[in-house]
Amino acid sequence: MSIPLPALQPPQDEHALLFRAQSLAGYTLGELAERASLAIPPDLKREKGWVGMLLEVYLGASAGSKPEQDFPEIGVELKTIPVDNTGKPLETTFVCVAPLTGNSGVTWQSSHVKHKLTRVLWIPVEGERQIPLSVRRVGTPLLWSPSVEENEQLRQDWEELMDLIVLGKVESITARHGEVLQLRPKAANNKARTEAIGEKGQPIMTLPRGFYLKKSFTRQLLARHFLL
DNA sequence: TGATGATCATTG
DNA sequence: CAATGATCATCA
Repeated sequence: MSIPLPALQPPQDEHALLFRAQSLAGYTLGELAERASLAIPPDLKREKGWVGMLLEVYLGASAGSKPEQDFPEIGVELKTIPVDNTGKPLETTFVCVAPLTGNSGVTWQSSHVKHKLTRVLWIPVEGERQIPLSVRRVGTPLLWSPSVEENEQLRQDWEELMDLIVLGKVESITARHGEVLQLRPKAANNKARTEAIGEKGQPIMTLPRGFYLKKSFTRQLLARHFLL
């Protein structure tokens, strides 16, 4: 078994993508980084997206910042997820930035959250900080779509949060709102500002927010695949 | 010790 | 500034 090569082209279909992801399972981040000629940071304090970018290289995802899925041709979003030694998520999962204005007419069905989560390739990666980055191993990938129940949970939380945003109550929302989907800051620092709707319906400038999946939700969807 | 709120790098 | 990739680090 030799270390896979970075992909030169995006995969042509889901199966090709999954096959390629499966070929990465068991390798360490150090092995993959070396083969891709990428420098390994000492830790992730200053390069929090490094693991995700590394796997994008191997899977042929189009790089750069696009508000699109990672594999638009085949409608799949890639998410790496840090897990502990039992496979449980160590962090919440960022989904997308929350639109705080211009939401008239937006429904769950037409939302960015729904779109991004329609089809996701989850790749668990050892994430415990005691393990040096270079020897953390890539896990078995999971190609997932929300079950009926999961979709319903997501829709309910999304609608509750969007209602508050549209009604000018964004600044009263905390991460405790929502059962599986939560709204949290998503910014360079707490001085960042973006436009939103105020209490009286007037424009205000507030901290940018993003939608995140809670750990309990991702833990169960991983379990649904690996234990059942 | 876990979750919330804060933060980091990079690109256009 | 906003989008991508997320994890950090403080506090209850």
